[in-house]
Amino acid sequence: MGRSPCCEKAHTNKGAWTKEEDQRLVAYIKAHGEGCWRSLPKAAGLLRCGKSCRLRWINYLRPDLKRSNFTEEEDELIIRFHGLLGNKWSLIAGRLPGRTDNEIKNYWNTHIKRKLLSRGIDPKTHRPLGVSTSGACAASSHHQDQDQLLSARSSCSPETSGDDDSASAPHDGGGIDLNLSISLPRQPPSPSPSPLPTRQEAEATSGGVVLGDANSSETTTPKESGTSSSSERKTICLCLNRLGLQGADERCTCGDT
DNA sequence: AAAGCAGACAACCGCCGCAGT
DNA sequence: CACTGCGGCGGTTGTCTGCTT
Repeated sequence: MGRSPCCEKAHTNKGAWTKEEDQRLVAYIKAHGEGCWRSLPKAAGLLRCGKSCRLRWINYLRPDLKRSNFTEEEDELIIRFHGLLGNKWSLIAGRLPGRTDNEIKNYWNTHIKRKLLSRGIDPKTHRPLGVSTSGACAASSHHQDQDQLLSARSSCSPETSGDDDSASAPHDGGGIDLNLSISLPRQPPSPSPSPLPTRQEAEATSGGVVLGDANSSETTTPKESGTSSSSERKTICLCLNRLGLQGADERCTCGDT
């Protein structure tokens, strides 16, 4: 019954990391690189669960982390991405260099939720508070910030009055199919012989969100694609300038200019 | 000055999907 | 094709810190 624990709990430390543990972890990863988290603690001489090491590295020790306050621009980006993606923190983090999913999740729960509420917006649905979720298609355009994105999702088709997974997939647009996958806005100059990146890699580096039934090799996650019956593919460009934000070094090369 | 409270953030837990066998 | 292990993700909890009374 149930799966075996990821590690030997009896001999692992829990709680806050000490400086020495951090140093060991950093030194080990610098020497050997990331990967094989399960065996890493032993190899690095840490009495920690591999998952714990991974989390510590990703959320705190990675050298490319910003670890500074979120800017207004990042705030708006997060809000916009959340409106599209829901609680897909890793996807959102993939679009915010130097930010981690955990950081964004925490920031969302502590700051942005309140910010949206103070604006009179439901942080879950990104609709004005007090508007019923069904048939709220028209109401969804009340908020200025959402106009651009919502207008990008052309239809407010009523047939998918989704009642599935309301937490992670906001039902903006009155039932638009948020069957999400990511397409690459710009192909890397094929540096690697590997035919396709992993889904996470693609998601982390991508700039486009594909709504509907992707016909590319990038497919949706099974969980999310389960409800999809759409045969039409709609791509929403998430390049920063398309989101109405400037200062991003990313250039939209989606071709849909 | 002390106690209580709320906010912020780090870390843990359990589940899921993918890849390998 | 089924099974298993691992990595990753999202939700939740625990703890620390600053603020208010």
